[in-house]
Amino acid sequence: MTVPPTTRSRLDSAEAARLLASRGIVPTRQRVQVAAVLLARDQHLSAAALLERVNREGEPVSKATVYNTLALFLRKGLVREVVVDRARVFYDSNTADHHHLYDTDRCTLTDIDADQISVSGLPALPEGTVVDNVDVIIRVRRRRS
Amino acid sequence: MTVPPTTRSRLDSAEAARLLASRGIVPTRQRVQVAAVLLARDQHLSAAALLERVNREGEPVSKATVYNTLALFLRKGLVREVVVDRARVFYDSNTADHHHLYDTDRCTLTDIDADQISVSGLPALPEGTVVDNVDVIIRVRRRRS
DNA sequence: CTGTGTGCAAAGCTTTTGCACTACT
DNA sequence: AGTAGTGCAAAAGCTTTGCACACAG
Repeated sequence: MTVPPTTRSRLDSAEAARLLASRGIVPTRQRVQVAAVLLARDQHLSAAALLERVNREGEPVSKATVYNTLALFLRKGLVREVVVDRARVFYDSNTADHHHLYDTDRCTLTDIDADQISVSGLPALPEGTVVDNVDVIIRVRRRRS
Repeated sequence: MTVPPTTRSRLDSAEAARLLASRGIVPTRQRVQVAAVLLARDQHLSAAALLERVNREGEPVSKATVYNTLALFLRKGLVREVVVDRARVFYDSNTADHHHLYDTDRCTLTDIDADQISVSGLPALPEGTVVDNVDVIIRVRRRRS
């Protein structure tokens, strides 16, 4: 089951709870609130931005719980972590296979479909290992004036 | 001017100082010590590991200075920053165009020559932007038993 | 003496941990 | 009562900032 395409900025609680339960996550109030904001549509949010929106729109949830909940969602495959640079980590609610384009001046992240880009010539992998995932980040900047 | 291929674990101070000066960096004692360790050969070091080696092998250098020096070297193009995940940032003394293979179980990073891999099908870029760089990170893990 | 640049202690972040609490059996 | 799981305040850890100092003009 995946989130249906939508432009809503929040899922309703029942829907969010069902989604969590379907992944074996106990749907507590805090987790439902986080899911309702983050999983409403494909988007890229930092932990800080997510915390701010969750607390603006509902009952208080602590910073620690948001972090722990993000780690849980990550482990359960509900979100992906996109690390753009040392100072900028985004949580991506689009879990389909895709890559990223990062505008270094505007600090915005855009998805690129996996089948738009092809990566060929993977090298021999170390003995006994398999590919877990391949991340491509294309960084762009304003043209030098 | 580039660092000659070598297996040394440190550059001598004069050589490190010359390299810094050639990039317009004032070769202070602290910067020479950092360069002597980091730029001796192609390698991937975390800030913490670098600090530890610099202090083990010479006069004390503070943590803040190591961070500030890394940011300076980065700006001047002497090193690249490789962000593998939220908790793991490496400074890469190989500044040639290349990509990375990360072993998630052993936490080790390996270089992949840029011409071994080809990325095709870059999407249309936003108006007025140019590609700054393209990072490919291949994450591998031990085969599931 | 003034201005530019450097190094680092301390401050400010983000993230993790340890424990009190809850909800089941 | 015992066990497993949850939420968060406080602790830990990483990175940046602000300022004292050094040096050149």
